[in-house]
Amino acid sequence: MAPAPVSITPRCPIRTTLELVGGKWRLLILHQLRGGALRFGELRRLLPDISEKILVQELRHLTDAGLLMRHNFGEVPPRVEYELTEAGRVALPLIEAVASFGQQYLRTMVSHERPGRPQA
Amino acid sequence: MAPAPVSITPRCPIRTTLELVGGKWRLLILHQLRGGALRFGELRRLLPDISEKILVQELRHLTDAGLLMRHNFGEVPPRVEYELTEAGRVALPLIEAVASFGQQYLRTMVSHERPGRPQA
DNA sequence: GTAGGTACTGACTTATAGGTAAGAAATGGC
DNA sequence: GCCATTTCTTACCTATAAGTCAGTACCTAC
Repeated sequence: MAPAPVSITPRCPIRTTLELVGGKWRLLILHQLRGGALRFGELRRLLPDISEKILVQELRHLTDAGLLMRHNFGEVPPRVEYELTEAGRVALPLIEAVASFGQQYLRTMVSHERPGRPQA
Repeated sequence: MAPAPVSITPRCPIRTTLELVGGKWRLLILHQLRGGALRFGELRRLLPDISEKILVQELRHLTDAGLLMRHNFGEVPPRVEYELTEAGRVALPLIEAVASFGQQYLRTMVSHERPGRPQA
């Protein structure tokens, strides 16, 4: 099978990022790999809500995009590890910014229960 | 009509951010407002690919979330401006990180055309 | 020989995001 | 009266994201 080349729309760097790591799971997967390689099953246990099929699919997307390296040990039972590439580690500050924004929002907004927007 | 309160799942700050500003358009809208308030029609012209309906819907979401302020001048024809709140300005460094990641990716990956992942 | 672990695939379905197209309301210009 | 302008709504539809469930292959342990 040919390596699916992850077509990106280069015009806008924000759109590029969204195409690469947008969606419900990709940032969470990359985040789990911040400390080093993990096996498939470890990722599944760390992200209990993701379905196996989607985890496979997203790992493949991230690998095709060059953000992850997939290491197949060729053993039986299967043993496969995923690890951030250099390009993948570039996403770590982004993930930090994402988490930081979420934290600040939770601190400032959820507590003081902002007013609703005016009706007209 | 009661102000729709934008339910967030507070457990994980990454998930919180995704619920707040995830999707195809929200970061782009916030980015356009970095320099100050804009009218609805100006946003529409700055983001020509977004449909009117989605623009309204996303502006409303961001307003309900407390990231935007909506200022209705009560004129006819209508004149409505949208502006970042304090909480919305907190998203600007996040957007910078998103754009920076996209730029670095485009520079390093798209040029040297990485190899595909191994077959097994 | 049956059961269990491991990474993965495929068929199928559901949920949600996003898009199209039409129109409402109120006013000014002609 | 008729048209244009502007923000927004509604009904309807399509596309894509995500999920469920069953099954494959190979080996080990019992």
